[in-house]
Amino acid sequence: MNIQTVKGFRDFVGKEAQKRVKIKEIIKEQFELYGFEPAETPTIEFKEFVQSDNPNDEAVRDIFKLEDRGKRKLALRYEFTFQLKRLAKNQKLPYKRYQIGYNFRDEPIRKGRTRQFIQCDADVVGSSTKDEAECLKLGKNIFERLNTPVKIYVNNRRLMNEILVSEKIEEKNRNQVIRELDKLDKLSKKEVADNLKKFNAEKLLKIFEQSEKEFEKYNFYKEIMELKKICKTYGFKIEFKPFLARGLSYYNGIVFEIWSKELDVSLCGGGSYLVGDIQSTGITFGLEPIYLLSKIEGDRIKVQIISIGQDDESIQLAENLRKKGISVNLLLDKSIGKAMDYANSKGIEKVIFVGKEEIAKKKFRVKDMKTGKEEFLSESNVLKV
RNA sequence: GUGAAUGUAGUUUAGUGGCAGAACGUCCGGUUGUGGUCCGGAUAGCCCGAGUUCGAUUCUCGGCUUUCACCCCA
Repeated sequence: MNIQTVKGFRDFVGKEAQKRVKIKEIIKEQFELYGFEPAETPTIEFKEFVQSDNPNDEAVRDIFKLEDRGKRKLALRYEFTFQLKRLAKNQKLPYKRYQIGYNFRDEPIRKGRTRQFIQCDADVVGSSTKDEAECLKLGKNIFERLNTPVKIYVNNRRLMNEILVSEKIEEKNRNQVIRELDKLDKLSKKEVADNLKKFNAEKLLKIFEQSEKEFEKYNFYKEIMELKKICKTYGFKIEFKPFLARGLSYYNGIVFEIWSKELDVSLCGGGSYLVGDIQSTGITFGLEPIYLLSKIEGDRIKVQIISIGQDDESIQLAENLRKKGISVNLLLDKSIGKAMDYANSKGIEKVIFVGKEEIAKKKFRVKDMKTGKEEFLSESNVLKV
């Protein structure tokens, strides 16, 4: 029997899994601090609904397709946003929800890009510029807590469009032109210029490479200014990047990306779009690239209790510690040498011995595994560990 | 989806057309009131299928995995 994982899918155990949980916790905490409430949605939806955002898009090719016994045409969700159409019904606006979970794409894999991946989304249905600033701020907070230095880039799709119109780029070519401009990060100017020639749009290069001041003459630049102003009040800086597009997706206003300062990787993106006809904004974190980049470590088990023939008392003590919210691993039937070895390999901070000696003294021997120091503590002091 | 490279114990890897070796890990013991060191022992592997061959882990072809590039990227 083949027990290999399927292409693009993998297991995470031990420290890897702990690290991922830790990152999710940090993200969840910030989402909640900014007033987002959780939601859960089905992983499987009607295929029609999943692809509804881009009905004629090639992205359809990336959807995992399924069929149930009732021959329904189904698909695994490949993002969260389209489900907002359903969630936001009958919600008092602004409706702010977050969701952390798996999405699936049947697409080529590479480092940091698997076919099952965790996305962490926070969206505001019924949003204003203030919400765009808040999304960016909570993003900034998250990367600070992850010890990952980042840069925040913003642009506005309306501004981009305004420029294309004023430069008389034919409407049928605009999407393709935007796509080419978006590659300015990856390709050389020459390559982008060559690609733009097809659309008679090389002149755009000069415009998009002007200093920021030159953009002030455009009407929609004022949306960038407004966002910058609010961000300043929140105490952080953003950087205007006029050719940032974020694909051809449904964005209709501000778009942004958060990039690692150390490596050339996009860690987070988002922008404003419509849910039905309600202006909305959202931010999405890809767990996989963040996991690869962040050096943060997951939480370890805090305490290990070793029973030396005193199982009842050990169980009592373990439960009392757990009531205090301290994680406890209890070992009853291992030899002490083995138990110490176990604590050591799991990186457990403290070991508590429960034996005859301790019961007689009414004090527990507590050992710090890092320093090797031991001390006798009464139960009430042990609980403060 | 296209093209290239890749695949040997759980992990990192050595090697060969004729018995596949190591390190780390794991398990057992030295050590039933003390871990990280040390010593002894054990465990487990040639991605899958077909072909060539007396014999294939090795060569050929196909599939799959992983990596890189292209395409695309919520």
